[in-house]
Amino acid sequence: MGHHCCSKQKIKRGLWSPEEDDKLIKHVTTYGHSCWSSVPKLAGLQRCGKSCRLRWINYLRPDLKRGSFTEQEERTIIDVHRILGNKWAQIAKHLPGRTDNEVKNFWNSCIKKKLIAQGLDPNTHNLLSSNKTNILKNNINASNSFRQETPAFTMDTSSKTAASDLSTLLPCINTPRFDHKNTIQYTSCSDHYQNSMLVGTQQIISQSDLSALEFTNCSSMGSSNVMSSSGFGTLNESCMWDAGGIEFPIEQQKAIQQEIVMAPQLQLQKPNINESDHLQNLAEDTFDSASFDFDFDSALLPSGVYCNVSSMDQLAWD
DNA sequence: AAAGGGAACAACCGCGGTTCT
DNA sequence: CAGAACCGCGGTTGTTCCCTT
Repeated sequence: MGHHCCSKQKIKRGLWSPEEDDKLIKHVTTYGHSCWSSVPKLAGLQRCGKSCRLRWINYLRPDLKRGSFTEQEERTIIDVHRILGNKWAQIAKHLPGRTDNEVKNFWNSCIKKKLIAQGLDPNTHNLLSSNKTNILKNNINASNSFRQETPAFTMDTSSKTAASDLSTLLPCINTPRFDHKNTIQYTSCSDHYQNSMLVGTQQIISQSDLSALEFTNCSSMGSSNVMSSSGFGTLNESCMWDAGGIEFPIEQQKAIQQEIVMAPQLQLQKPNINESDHLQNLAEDTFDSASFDFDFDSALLPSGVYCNVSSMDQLAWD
């Protein structure tokens, strides 16, 4: 079955030959591709326009970076995926020279398995139940070489309800697990938290206490970092964007924050009327369009205080 | 050396959104 | 304004390569 756009034509399918590649390259570099549907005819190819477009975008474009993904690229994919989900084209925009198809294939063939091996749900980036993890691990024949899951965050609590809500207040850490002493353990979603031990300095007694949580980074890095409410990276003392030692360029930070605004999974319910002026304005500006402008300044303070809202009820996540 | 299986990668398919007529 | 054509995206399938037995 051919593409609907060119079902009348006799088209070739399957892998591209070097001769076909040459024809396409010559045509596109000479005449451009203002209309893909006319490219096959003009270039002398027995392919449909859609196939030509795909071949050019995913393989022949001169600005493509070939070769395996670097660790930094892998971390970027994981971090942006946690925020945006399977928006491969959006994710690929943060990786110069990489295509959405390439990112998608890399995710499905490599990263997904690594996350599962670490006990993380590749869709939600939350912890999998041990049962589900084993099922998934068995399914993919997880390699022993995958890194072991390392708890990145521990906290004592007497309130399981409040602690459960913590994972929604702080999307960057996963669904907590409880032991028999009511101690919860969080594991970070991303590799770059794996070596950090983050300890809550305040015992959670009720939901309202969550708002005043302070976190101290006790990692070997030595800096005092704050968990990012965006679920992406951390802020250091000078409020610089930090993703586990990788400083994202300012433009990239802005671009990602822009996407956070658009990310449907970060929609919020409208806060109460007595919120701070800033939050109130944000809500008024954004609630009608059902998306919340996630403002880092209002949620993260340089002093290390996580959030300035006074009640969980006022900050109900969707 | 050959067969089998898995991983990685390339390409296709269908759908939704946008633009054109 | 409606339908057709086109484009872009995400999911899925097919192909090739490489490692193990």
